[in-house]
Amino acid sequence: MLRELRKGTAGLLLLDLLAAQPMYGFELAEALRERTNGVLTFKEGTLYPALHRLEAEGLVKPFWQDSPRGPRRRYYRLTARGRKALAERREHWHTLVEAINGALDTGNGTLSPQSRGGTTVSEAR
Amino acid sequence: MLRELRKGTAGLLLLDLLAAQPMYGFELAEALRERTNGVLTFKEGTLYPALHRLEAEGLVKPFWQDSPRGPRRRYYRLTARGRKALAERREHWHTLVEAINGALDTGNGTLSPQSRGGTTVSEAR
DNA sequence: CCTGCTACCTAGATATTCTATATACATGTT
DNA sequence: AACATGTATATAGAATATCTAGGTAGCAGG
Repeated sequence: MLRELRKGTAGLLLLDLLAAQPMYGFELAEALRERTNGVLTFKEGTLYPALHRLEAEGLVKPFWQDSPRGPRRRYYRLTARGRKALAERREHWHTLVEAINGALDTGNGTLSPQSRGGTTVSEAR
Repeated sequence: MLRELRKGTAGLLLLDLLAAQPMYGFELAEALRERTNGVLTFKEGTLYPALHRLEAEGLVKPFWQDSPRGPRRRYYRLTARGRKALAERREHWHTLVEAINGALDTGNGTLSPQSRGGTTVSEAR
């Protein structure tokens, strides 16, 4: 289902980022921006609710820690279930993406987006 | 933004399916199921509103045609703008997917534990 | 103090998908 | 004739995720 694409994306990315080590919200947002060269960013309105959902599902466990300067930080640590969920969601993500990419590639012979020379791809269905 | 992932998926797939030739709703649903081996399916509540949105945006143009048997069918034909939009959305889709896949792969040296062989989703663009 | 930066949080708007239902034509069966 | 089945389009309402836009607060420097 297409809903799955929407449902998981933020959670999947967060779980993945937290797999290496516990991080706090702001740090996660910065990490995502760095890793995707600015293509993807967490808005606060996406980030914090998503973290709370993961917590409610028991996939992460938060703990407070003081900052050397500024307000204290809420770190999130992956739970065992979170690690399992990460593996499943990664798998699921790849399945969906492959299905869509497969459909797109089948759709017209060319892969390149700009080379639609007009040759209609008649294909037997 | 992550919203983009949700926003376009159905529309992108529909535009792509219609690139080859005009089709009607039921046909599109069947075509998607076939192409993705049942992984993705359009539900009516997704399909028809999505087609109406594409029509409202001027990306497809519908026309009625009688069926040899059963109720008449509403075929949709890609417009010039629709063809352009398809190229853009395809490009956009690949950008987002690559960004996410890049983030996931960077996340931890290993791919998923069950190691999905080499199924790399990304493709050279 | 006041500005700026860090850091967390939430309410409400927006958009998309799914669930469930309705309508209607055509065909085959009882 | 009546009925179920398969085809075909459509929409209302629920569920959900993201974004917009704001609020609160600590710390440091001018």
